Amino acid sequence: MSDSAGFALHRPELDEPLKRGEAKILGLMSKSVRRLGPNETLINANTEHDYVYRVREGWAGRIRRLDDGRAQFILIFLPGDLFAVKSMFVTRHPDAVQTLSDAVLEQIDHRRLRDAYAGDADVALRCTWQILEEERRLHSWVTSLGQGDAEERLAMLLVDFRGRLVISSGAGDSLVEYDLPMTQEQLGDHLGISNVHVNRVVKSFRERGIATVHSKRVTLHDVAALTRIARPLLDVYERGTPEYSSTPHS
Amino acid sequence: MSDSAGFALHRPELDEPLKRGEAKILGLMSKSVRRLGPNETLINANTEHDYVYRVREGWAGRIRRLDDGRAQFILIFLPGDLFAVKSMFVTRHPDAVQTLSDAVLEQIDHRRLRDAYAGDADVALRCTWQILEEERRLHSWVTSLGQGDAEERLAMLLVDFRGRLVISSGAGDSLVEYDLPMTQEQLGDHLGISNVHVNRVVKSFRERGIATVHSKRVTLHDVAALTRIARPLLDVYERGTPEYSSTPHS
DNA sequence: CGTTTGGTTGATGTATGTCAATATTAGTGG
DNA sequence: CCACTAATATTGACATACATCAACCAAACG
Repeated sequence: MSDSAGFALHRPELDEPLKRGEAKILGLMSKSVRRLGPNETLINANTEHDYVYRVREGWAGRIRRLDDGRAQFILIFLPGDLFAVKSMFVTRHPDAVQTLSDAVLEQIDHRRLRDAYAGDADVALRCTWQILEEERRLHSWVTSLGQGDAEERLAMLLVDFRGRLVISSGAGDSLVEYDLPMTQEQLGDHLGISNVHVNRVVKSFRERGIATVHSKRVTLHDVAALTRIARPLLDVYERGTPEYSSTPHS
Repeated sequence: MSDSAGFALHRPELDEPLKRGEAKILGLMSKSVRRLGPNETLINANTEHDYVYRVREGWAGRIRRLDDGRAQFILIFLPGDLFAVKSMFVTRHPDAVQTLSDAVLEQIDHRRLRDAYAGDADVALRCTWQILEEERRLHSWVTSLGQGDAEERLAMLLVDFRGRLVISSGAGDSLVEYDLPMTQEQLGDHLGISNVHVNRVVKSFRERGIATVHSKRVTLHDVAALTRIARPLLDVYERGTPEYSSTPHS
């Protein structure tokens, strides 16, 4: 489970190039930093966009808004995540990206990154890796939305956020409490359920002593129980932390 | 909408490199061809895998099977699609890939493709492009599963398949009939609904004269109506074919 | 402070699931 | 080519998870 830079389970020969790529991109981006408040739109849907970003602090999300008012948070970006990498290849993004909390973002013009990408295999690999990591999450999320009920989906989400924060914050497996800067309505728009039903599941978790979600903070009282609920939906990469899983000898 | 090679809406300066990359990959892969029957597993979940594939004929799908019997088809691959590109970067795939019909697949060892990828920017671009295209579909599919009802999801799927077949077969916008080599149960496992409910929606489309789905063949009787149902879920890239859309002057 | 936004809860409606029976199609061996 | 079997499709009756609506409450906010 130890994973120094958050690049889990890749082909081992890629370990060093990935780290180098990370460092190089960091160097390229660190000059231009943007500070944003919550609910600010970074990228408008269906418009030209020239930047690639990296989250230094705070949360953001990719959201698709339908004409009739429905909305879906497709992906949530946490500190350390690179996003809008596709700006290098496509002019328009069909979805918007907005902040969820106060956020500090590094940005880079797609042309500069693409030059680096073209001229430096490490940078190219790191970019491709980010896209693959997003794809992995999307696969899981499709499965979750297609097969999971509301309770499984929320459990999976809370476990997923925890896992990602453990890596990006270096907090370690003892992390049982974290900020979750999303309203229940936003959670619903990510989970594919109504805000009212999010509330009911949250209430149920609270009453069963599993987890508390309150005033944008999560406390996991029983990680084992939460993982047990989410387990059917978790892929091998996400099961991790064997001390919490229900079948220690798998 | 004319789009010679199926690479829609990328940055125009990438057009030529993409086509060159496509041709080069084709050259690399065409030597080793596999013929498979329906429902054969190409890639087992959670195992090492060394190949990257391209569909020459037939359909395949990426599927995640849960321990309790549920299953989700995450993506469907049609002729022309490159898949398992991530074999170049990760050793294990958490999902399986299986054929849906008789299929002819080209394959290449990930190391050979990665060598080409590392040494040739056109190949790298074409691979990255495939991943981005998958990601785009996944974004739409997440939105569909999260926000669409059963009818919208099926309509969107039928429209999506049609659009992809128009491109890969060069059939043109007149295409209103195509093979759909999936059982209603498999459709349900992709749409996130039960086989029984798939049947009800299919029946409803048939009775309303919108589309017929029968014995693995689809006939679209009223593309405009189908598109109208799917429209809220379609992103700008998918709306296309303005003569069929309900708001011609958007 | 009042106003707005988000959270909580109950009553009720509905889309979709489950179960089970039957019909149809496809597959297989004789 | 037929007869048998298994797989898939179809339909109805019933169950349920979740949505919707509406009221109220609590927290955040200017």
